[in-house]
Amino acid sequence: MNTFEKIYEVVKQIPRGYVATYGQIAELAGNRHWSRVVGYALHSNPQPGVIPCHRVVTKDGDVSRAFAFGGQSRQIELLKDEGVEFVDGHVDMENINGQSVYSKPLN
DNA sequence: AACCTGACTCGCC
DNA sequence: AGGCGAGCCAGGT
Repeated sequence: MNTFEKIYEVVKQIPRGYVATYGQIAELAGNRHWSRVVGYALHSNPQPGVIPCHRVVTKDGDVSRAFAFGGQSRQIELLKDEGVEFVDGHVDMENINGQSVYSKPLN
Protein backbone atom coordinates (compact mmCIF):
# COMPACT_ATOMS: atom_id res chain seq x y z
CA MET A 1 0.00 0.00 0.00
CA ASN A 2 1.51 3.29 -1.02
CA THR A 3 1.52 6.47 0.98
CA PHE A 4 -1.52 7.96 -0.68
CA GLU A 5 -3.54 4.83 0.00
CA LYS A 6 -2.73 5.00 3.70
CA ILE A 7 -3.61 8.65 3.82
CA TYR A 8 -6.93 8.06 2.12
CA GLU A 9 -7.73 5.24 4.48
CA VAL A 10 -7.12 7.45 7.47
CA VAL A 11 -9.08 10.38 6.09
CA LYS A 12 -12.00 8.20 5.14
CA GLN A 13 -12.25 7.05 8.73
CA ILE A 14 -12.79 10.49 10.17
CA PRO A 15 -16.21 10.28 11.84
CA ARG A 16 -18.90 12.78 11.00
CA GLY A 17 -18.82 15.79 13.27
CA TYR A 18 -15.09 15.57 13.79
CA VAL A 19 -12.13 17.08 12.06
CA ALA A 20 -8.53 15.98 11.82
CA THR A 21 -5.38 17.96 11.26
CA TYR A 22 -2.90 17.22 8.52
CA GLY A 23 -0.31 16.38 11.14
CA GLN A 24 -2.69 13.98 12.86
CA ILE A 25 -3.45 12.20 9.63
CA ALA A 26 0.18 12.10 8.65
CA GLU A 27 1.09 10.56 11.97
CA LEU A 28 -1.69 8.00 11.79
CA ALA A 29 -0.67 7.20 8.23
CA GLY A 30 2.82 6.39 9.34
CA ASN A 31 5.01 9.47 9.53
CA ARG A 32 4.11 12.87 10.83
CA HIS A 33 6.36 14.37 8.17
CA TRP A 34 3.84 13.37 5.60
CA SER A 35 1.64 16.29 6.53
CA ARG A 36 2.65 17.97 3.30
CA VAL A 37 1.95 14.84 1.31
CA VAL A 38 -1.41 14.57 3.03
CA GLY A 39 -2.38 17.91 1.62
CA TYR A 40 -1.18 16.92 -1.79
CA ALA A 41 -2.99 13.62 -1.60
CA LEU A 42 -6.23 15.38 -0.81
CA HIS A 43 -5.51 17.86 -3.56
CA SER A 44 -5.53 14.99 -6.01
CA ASN A 45 -8.74 13.82 -4.37
CA PRO A 46 -9.08 10.75 -6.64
CA GLN A 47 -12.36 9.76 -5.03
CA PRO A 48 -14.61 12.76 -4.45
CA GLY A 49 -17.55 11.89 -2.28
CA VAL A 50 -15.63 9.04 -0.73
CA ILE A 51 -12.85 11.00 0.86
CA PRO A 52 -14.16 13.68 3.23
CA CYS A 53 -11.37 16.12 2.54
CA HIS A 54 -13.46 18.88 4.07
CA ARG A 55 -12.87 17.36 7.50
CA VAL A 56 -9.18 17.97 7.19
CA VAL A 57 -7.89 21.24 8.63
CA THR A 58 -4.54 22.74 9.57
CA LYS A 59 -3.15 22.47 13.08
CA ASP A 60 -4.74 25.82 13.87
CA GLY A 61 -8.16 24.57 12.91
CA ASP A 62 -8.21 26.69 9.79
CA VAL A 63 -9.35 25.21 6.52
CA SER A 64 -6.88 25.14 3.71
CA ARG A 65 -6.69 28.39 1.82
CA ALA A 66 -6.47 26.57 -1.47
CA PHE A 67 -9.44 24.36 -0.90
CA ALA A 68 -10.67 23.88 -4.44
CA PHE A 69 -14.04 22.44 -3.62
CA GLY A 70 -16.10 25.59 -3.47
CA GLY A 71 -13.98 27.74 -1.24
CA GLN A 72 -13.07 27.71 2.43
CA SER A 73 -16.49 29.08 3.26
CA ARG A 74 -18.04 26.05 1.61
CA GLN A 75 -15.87 23.70 3.63
CA ILE A 76 -16.71 25.48 6.84
CA GLU A 77 -20.40 25.31 6.06
CA LEU A 78 -20.15 21.58 5.46
CA LEU A 79 -18.39 21.04 8.75
CA LYS A 80 -20.84 23.24 10.63
CA ASP A 81 -23.62 21.21 9.09
CA GLU A 82 -22.01 18.12 10.57
CA GLY A 83 -22.00 19.63 14.01
CA VAL A 84 -18.44 20.89 14.15
CA GLU A 85 -18.14 23.96 16.33
CA PHE A 86 -16.60 26.98 14.67
CA VAL A 87 -15.14 29.97 16.46
CA ASP A 88 -13.92 33.10 14.74
CA GLY A 89 -13.83 31.43 11.36
CA HIS A 90 -11.90 28.38 12.48
CA VAL A 91 -12.64 25.03 14.07
CA ASP A 92 -12.97 25.10 17.81
CA MET A 93 -9.88 23.04 18.48
CA GLU A 94 -10.61 22.87 22.19
CA ASN A 95 -14.27 22.01 22.31
CA ILE A 96 -15.34 19.40 19.87
CA ASN A 97 -17.48 16.89 21.63
CA GLY A 98 -15.81 17.93 24.84
CA GLN A 99 -12.60 16.46 23.55
CA SER A 100 -9.64 18.08 21.93
CA VAL A 101 -10.42 18.12 18.24
CA TYR A 102 -10.22 14.76 16.68
CA SER A 103 -8.80 12.64 19.45
CA LYS A 104 -10.90 9.68 18.45
CA PRO A 105 -9.00 6.49 17.74
CA LEU A 106 -8.21 6.13 14.09
CA ASN A 107 -7.57 2.51 13.27
C1' DA B 1 15.10 12.08 -16.49
C1' DA B 2 15.93 15.88 -13.16
C1' DC B 3 14.25 19.75 -10.76
C1' DC B 4 10.51 22.56 -8.68
C1' DT B 5 6.63 23.11 -6.18
C1' DG B 6 2.71 22.23 -3.29
C1' DA B 7 -4.04 21.58 0.81
C1' DC B 8 1.83 21.04 6.31
C1' DT B 9 4.32 20.88 10.73
C1' DC B 10 7.92 21.06 14.02
C1' DG B 11 12.32 22.43 15.83
C1' DC B 12 16.20 25.65 15.96
C1' DC B 13 18.26 30.06 15.91
C1' DA C 1 8.68 35.75 19.59
C1' DG C 2 9.23 35.48 14.75
C1' DG C 3 11.65 33.62 10.84
C1' DC C 4 13.94 29.87 8.37
C1' DG C 5 15.13 25.08 7.15
C1' DA C 6 14.28 20.22 7.00
C1' DG C 7 11.50 15.92 5.97
C1' DC C 8 7.94 13.49 3.29
C1' DC C 9 5.60 11.93 -1.87
C1' DA C 10 3.71 12.72 -6.43
C1' DG C 11 2.83 15.15 -10.51
C1' DG C 12 3.97 18.64 -13.86
C1' DT C 13 7.42 21.24 -16.61
